[in-house]
Amino acid sequence: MGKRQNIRIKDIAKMAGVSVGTVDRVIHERGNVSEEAEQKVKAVLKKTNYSPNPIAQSLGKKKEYQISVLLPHPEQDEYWNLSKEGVLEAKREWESYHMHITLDTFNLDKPESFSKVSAEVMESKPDAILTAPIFYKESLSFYQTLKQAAIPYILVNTEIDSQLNKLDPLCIIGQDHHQSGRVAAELTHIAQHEPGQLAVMHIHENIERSIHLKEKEQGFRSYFNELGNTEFEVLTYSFLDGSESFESQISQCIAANDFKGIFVPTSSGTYLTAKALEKHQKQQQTQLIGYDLLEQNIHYLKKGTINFLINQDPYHQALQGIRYLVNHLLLHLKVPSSDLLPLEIITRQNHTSFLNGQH
Amino acid sequence: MGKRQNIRIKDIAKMAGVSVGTVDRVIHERGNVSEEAEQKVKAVLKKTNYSPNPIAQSLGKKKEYQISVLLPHPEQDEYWNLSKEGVLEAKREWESYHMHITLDTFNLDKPESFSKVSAEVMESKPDAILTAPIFYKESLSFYQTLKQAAIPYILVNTEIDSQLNKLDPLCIIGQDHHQSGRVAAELTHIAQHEPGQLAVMHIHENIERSIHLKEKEQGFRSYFNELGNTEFEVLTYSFLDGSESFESQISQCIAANDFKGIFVPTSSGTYLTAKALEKHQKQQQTQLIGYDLLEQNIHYLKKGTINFLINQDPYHQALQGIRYLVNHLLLHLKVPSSDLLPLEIITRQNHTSFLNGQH
DNA sequence: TTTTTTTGTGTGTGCGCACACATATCATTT
DNA sequence: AAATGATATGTGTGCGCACACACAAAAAAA
Repeated sequence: MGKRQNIRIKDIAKMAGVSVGTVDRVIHERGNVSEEAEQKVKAVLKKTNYSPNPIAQSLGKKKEYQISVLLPHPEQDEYWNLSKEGVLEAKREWESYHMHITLDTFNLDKPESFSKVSAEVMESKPDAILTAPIFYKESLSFYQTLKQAAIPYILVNTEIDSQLNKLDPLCIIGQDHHQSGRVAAELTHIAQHEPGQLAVMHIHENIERSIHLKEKEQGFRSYFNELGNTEFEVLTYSFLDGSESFESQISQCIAANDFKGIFVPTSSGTYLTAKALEKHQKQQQTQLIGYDLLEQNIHYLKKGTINFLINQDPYHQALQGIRYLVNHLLLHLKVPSSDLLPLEIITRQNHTSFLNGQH
Repeated sequence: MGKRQNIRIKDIAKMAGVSVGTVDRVIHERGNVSEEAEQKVKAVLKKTNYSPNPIAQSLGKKKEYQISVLLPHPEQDEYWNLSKEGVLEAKREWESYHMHITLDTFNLDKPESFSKVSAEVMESKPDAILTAPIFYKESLSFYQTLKQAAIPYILVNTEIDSQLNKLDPLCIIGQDHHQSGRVAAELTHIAQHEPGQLAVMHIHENIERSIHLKEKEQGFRSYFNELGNTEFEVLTYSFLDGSESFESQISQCIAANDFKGIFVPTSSGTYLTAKALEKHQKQQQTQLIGYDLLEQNIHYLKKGTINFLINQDPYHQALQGIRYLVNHLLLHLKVPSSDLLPLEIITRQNHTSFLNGQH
């Protein structure tokens, strides 16, 4: 091994027969470099596989970076509160590295709220952005703006999507929703030994997100289809927040049917369904699978009303997203174009191990 | 918010009415500071809640750190090969930060091999050590030495243990084995609907590790005991590598019984059992739960012979352990005295999501 | 008291890079 | 031919800290 002395700009300069200033100009594309010198430096750079010492880089740098995070109001849905915690952690992590991380939030139910806040965010001339595509149309137009302004952005809570890819985000962080539905189906199947009806319940305030929910449903169905299965009938229900509250709609549906299992693709829908099951005392006969370690979900998981949760780990999504942005801005490291997080299965027996600290 | 100008040593010096040299001496306890000056500086330090800029700290430092990793031969057991990968990743991560990370390996079956290699490691005067307690007696004596030499060390693959704690390791990384057994029991229980026999199979080369295996077994049993369950009979088998090979011992046992489910607390024992189940064509009637994402385990998981794996994530354990050591040595950050990793449940449908990159 | 030793304190340099600034070279214009 | 501008290149300083060194003050020994 020995002393693997890292190559410095000084060394590059010597090898290329120019000064450090010229090397610096080539590296940062500041211009005013002769064609000849540029070629020489670039050749040496490539040959030595040079990468700047990020430590010194950060030390010497004057620039202050502004990273704006744009997510739904944390108090509207606990899911987004977990994201917020991830943002705060990232903020602490990068505080002393010239990184200013600010969180702006919008109303999950109002597209115009998103438009308003996103415009405000642009005002502050951010160097990078972390956000989640909630309102499809408004989001696309926002990303278009970002692309034109050449502001790198990362999306969390996202499925890979050709429309989005055209607006080249720096990275897309999320889970494979289709596969996620398959995991739910698998878990349902494992516990079921008698034929019967299974329900997929879409419970969501926001019609725009229904694409993701449909993906999960399709994954769920595809699993049973592949089994060539006729024992289980999969029924789909959609509940929207309208004249009648979620609670009463779910309650009626559960009262009227005897499902063997229910799959709820939304995190907040999960505990609402658990509540309804208990109300009709069907928590024993009906298996419930939902999403995420929300406080209320954990409550029902402990009691056994919820059998499995799939963890989408919003905390980690936000934290990781910001880390990628810093890698990009500060260290010029390569960031993957997508990062699919593991599909973590949470049960009564293992949920605490996911809560001790954030791994 | 505004420009949160960080406090520098220079500022501390000015506030305390001394020079930066004196502040430095107080911070690093280099001595030769008058009682009076020391008190003044310490007061300011406390008042300002000063923490050094880790970037500049690392830049200015001359010292080269040596971190020695001491683990079983990676080719002896794929589990330890995964650990090795984590070490290599950590090595890459810290290469340019004055951190020299070296891996030394010993024979999993030979205590004297551990003693020999651990002595060699000490020769190289490491600044910190990462290792795993395999041979109880030899390990304790090694840790005793480390404690006396005041060399910080971190243990992976470890259960919290009062004996170990007396030899105060910097951190213990592992899983809650008891709870891990409970998760296995829970998963078994979910899929079982008819009474029958369940087997816990201890398959291990190394008698010393049996304490951990016992913990898992006890967790497994405690779950069923709490159910007040009489439907399931839990039987324990222990196989040691002796005159007869593992394969034939397992094979005989499986041929002679009709288990509803088998729980194998060792990672390499898992695929051996899967192999035996297939040999006797009992993979349908017998549920199998084991440990870790070994290549062979994944193979049988895909086929459905293995139903669940619990991931102990040796890769992450090693990587995280080294990160902690660096935090300790370089940044003087606080390291938790123990870190229990989540009990990840792996199934046929979600295993790929754990393999795309290392999260 | 003077000399030596011990103890306390301040200054200066370098880590590898970014960036402002000074300087050199060459092509245009007057 | 001199003056001006445009382009190219080199030099120097600072980021915040660690650490070596020079030096001053106090204490101990002569």
